[in-house]
Amino acid sequence: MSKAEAREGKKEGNASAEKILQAAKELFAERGFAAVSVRDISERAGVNKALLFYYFDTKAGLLHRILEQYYQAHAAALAPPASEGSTRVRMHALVTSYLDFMEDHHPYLQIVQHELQSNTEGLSMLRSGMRLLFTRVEELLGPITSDGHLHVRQFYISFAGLVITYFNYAPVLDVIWEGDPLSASNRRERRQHLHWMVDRILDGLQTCNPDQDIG
Amino acid sequence: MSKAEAREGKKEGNASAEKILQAAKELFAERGFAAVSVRDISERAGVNKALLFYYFDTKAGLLHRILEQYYQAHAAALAPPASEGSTRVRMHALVTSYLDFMEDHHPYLQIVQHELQSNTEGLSMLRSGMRLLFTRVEELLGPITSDGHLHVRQFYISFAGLVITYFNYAPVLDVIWEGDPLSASNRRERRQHLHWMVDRILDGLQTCNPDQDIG
DNA sequence: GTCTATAGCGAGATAGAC
DNA sequence: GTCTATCTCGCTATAGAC
Repeated sequence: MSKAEAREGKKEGNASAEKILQAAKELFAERGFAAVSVRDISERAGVNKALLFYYFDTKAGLLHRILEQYYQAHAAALAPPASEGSTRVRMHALVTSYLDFMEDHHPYLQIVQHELQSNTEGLSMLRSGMRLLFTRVEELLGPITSDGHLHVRQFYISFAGLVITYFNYAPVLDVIWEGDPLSASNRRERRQHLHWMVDRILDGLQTCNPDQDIG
Repeated sequence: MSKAEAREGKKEGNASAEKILQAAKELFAERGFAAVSVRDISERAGVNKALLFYYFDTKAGLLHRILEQYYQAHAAALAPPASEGSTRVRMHALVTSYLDFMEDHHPYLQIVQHELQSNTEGLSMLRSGMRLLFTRVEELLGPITSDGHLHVRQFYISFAGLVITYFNYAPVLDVIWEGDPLSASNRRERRQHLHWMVDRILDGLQTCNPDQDIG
């Protein structure tokens, strides 16, 4: 256990540390880890530059702490197993909770995307987060999918892509969309489209499994 | 017109310049623009560091040149309008050519993803590339889509997401997939899945438009 | 806990010989 | 065109006063 971790354990919730975390989340999401300097973070947080090293040891340690928080939040958001209702109802609920999380934790996706390109150790945490979400999808769709191109892993990455890409490309979608793609009405429209997509995919799986009642 | 651009016009295809471009493409894709130094690039290219500035003026100019090349290649790959065959046949052809391009230009997606997070001027080029692809989808699906959550722009970003996400998340998919997600057999399986998805979505649109024959 | 001051290094970029 | 040498700057990180 490093000195900084020990301090965090005792001083969790310290005002300055929280301000640093918040500023770093924003900046890492805006520009990516490597393009942000410690000076940038401390200035936005309104604290002294040296405090960052006092609380987090290194700049990389700060990123590590942020990712840890997000992964925990993501795991918690996926916790409810949604064990009642038809496969169709539960699948819609899963997509809804995934969308909710993305809307509530906007910097998360951007930081993850950045990590995906830089082959750092942060990827191992991302892997375990992925396994958790995959397990949820597997519980739901495992019984009605088969092998090969209709394997449940294919549906998993497809659903994830459908949800994620809209937020990921939001900065350049204003050319095609009217107004801000992240406005309330546009986000609602996107949600409706995704639920329509879920229904069409489940319709296709129902045809493949006439004996099972998907809902 | 800068001095470096004038030189490129005259010396297009120069061996050292090409080696620099190739090395930079790889490194930007691996680590992102900000995390790569000019020294890294020159060392991988096997040329002197100062040559990079001789050919491209600045490090940012080098990125600009790489993006320009990729966007041109992307536009060229999407050029064939695919004017014959049913809507269904043409939609499958479009997805196939999109997949072909992604497989042949692997660093492209990674660099674009990085640009998406750093709000640089490179986004304007990405926007025009998007408009081009959107126009293709609009030609095909415009007549059979409606307003709101079944607007053609929703299908555009959904199809893009289905194609892109698999490559984007490839570095961490090895936990769920057996072996390398980018192996020939796994890429083929993904392709089959995507074409199945296209068919299910078109089936859904056919139901919405019983008067039109989608194919 | 928070600050000032600064060490030490590697970055991007330039000058000029060849 | 390609090289060596070098400039300047901003970066991460530390030392130590308060």
